[in-house]
Amino acid sequence: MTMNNELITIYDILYKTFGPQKWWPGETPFEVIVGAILTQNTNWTNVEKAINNLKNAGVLTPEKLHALDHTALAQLIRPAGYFNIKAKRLKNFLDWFFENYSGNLENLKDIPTDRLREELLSVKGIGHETADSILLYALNRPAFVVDAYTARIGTRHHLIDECADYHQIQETFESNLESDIVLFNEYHALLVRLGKDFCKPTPKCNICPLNHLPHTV
DNA sequence: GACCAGGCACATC
DNA sequence: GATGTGCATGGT
Repeated sequence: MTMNNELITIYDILYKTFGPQKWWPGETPFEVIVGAILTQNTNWTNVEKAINNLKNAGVLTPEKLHALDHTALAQLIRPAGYFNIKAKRLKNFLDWFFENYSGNLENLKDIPTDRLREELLSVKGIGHETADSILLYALNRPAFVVDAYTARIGTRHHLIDECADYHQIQETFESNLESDIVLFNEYHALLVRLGKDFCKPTPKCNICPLNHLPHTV
């Protein structure tokens, strides 16, 4: 089986098993961006609590969030963990956003995806996964998001080399799949679902839906 | 109580 | 360049 066909087969199995995941869970693109930063190394349920705090405080807009001082912001996002560092990271993003694009997402629409990625990566606190999550799920750009689940599943099922870095893993998916925003959206979400439900750090994958594939471990 | 969760930057060697 | 560490809450 070619890598191309194998990746599509896996996608089909996951989609049939789990159905559409309806990502990203957020009401607006700006909320998606905030969630992408808050969910770094953190359970999503904790992020939801933090986002609800921001909503209840009426500050989940670029302007309001940018105007908030560090201590107030940190307290509101406390449930998401790492609240001091994440408050700084949100501020760093907002500083960049207002200095360069007037805090208006409309002003990003003519910027090429690769340049946008570079600019996002230049913001302290936004790494590869967060940048690509923002590109795909907030800005509707075709970027395949790689995270801990993608790496773990990819390694266990021999889709990628054990020591592959972010770019290599991303290339494996992007060069073997059609560059389709809807596909990238659903595929990453399905990998997260598989990771949460089956592909745990300590492998107990005997009921994993991918187990009958020739390359599975 | 240990382990894990949709990372990232920075220090040190 | 590789490896280690701090950041922190909340669920299982």
